Amino acid sequence: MDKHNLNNNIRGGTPMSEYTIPETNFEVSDFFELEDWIDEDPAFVVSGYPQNPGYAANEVVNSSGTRSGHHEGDSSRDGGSGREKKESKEKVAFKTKSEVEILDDGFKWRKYGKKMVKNSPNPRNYYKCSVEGCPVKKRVERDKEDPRYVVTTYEGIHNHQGPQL
DNA sequence: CGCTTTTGACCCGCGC
DNA sequence: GCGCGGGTCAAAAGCG
Repeated sequence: MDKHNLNNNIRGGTPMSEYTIPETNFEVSDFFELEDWIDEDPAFVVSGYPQNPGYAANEVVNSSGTRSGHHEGDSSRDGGSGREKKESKEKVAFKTKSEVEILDDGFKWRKYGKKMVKNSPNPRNYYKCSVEGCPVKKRVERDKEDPRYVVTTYEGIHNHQGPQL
């Protein structure tokens, strides 16, 4: 982990005392390019980050038109040896323009895997909510064509509504 | 001390 | 039937 490598990591890894966003410049008009999946939670609407000093308020709205075109990954896997039930709650893919892939959204995330995509020299990072009972998963992948772009995919709904309370 | 992180291995689903 | 890809977990180590 290189918290002090690029710049002061906001996440802090553990004891996050304060948020220090060095050069995490975002551009709201740059990210909106994703795929939302609302299964049975119409009340779920991401309206900007909780409290990010450096993050611009994003706005993800569920497209009721459904994505009809290309379906790559499937969300029908519980993973491993049937630990939890397989429930595709919702999937939100974020395309943010930043250099730091560790975009802190106010929640605590524990990295649980790194995989290399054959189609891209960029590894895929898998994050999971540290909160017990939070089936929320976060997938972070760099853009193959635009390394300065990061694709963050959120999956699941937090058990504890309070982000970093 | 706690928690996180890291690599490897393992497993499953699907495709052909 | 087998293979591949993708995804996840496990253990260990390091750091705050």
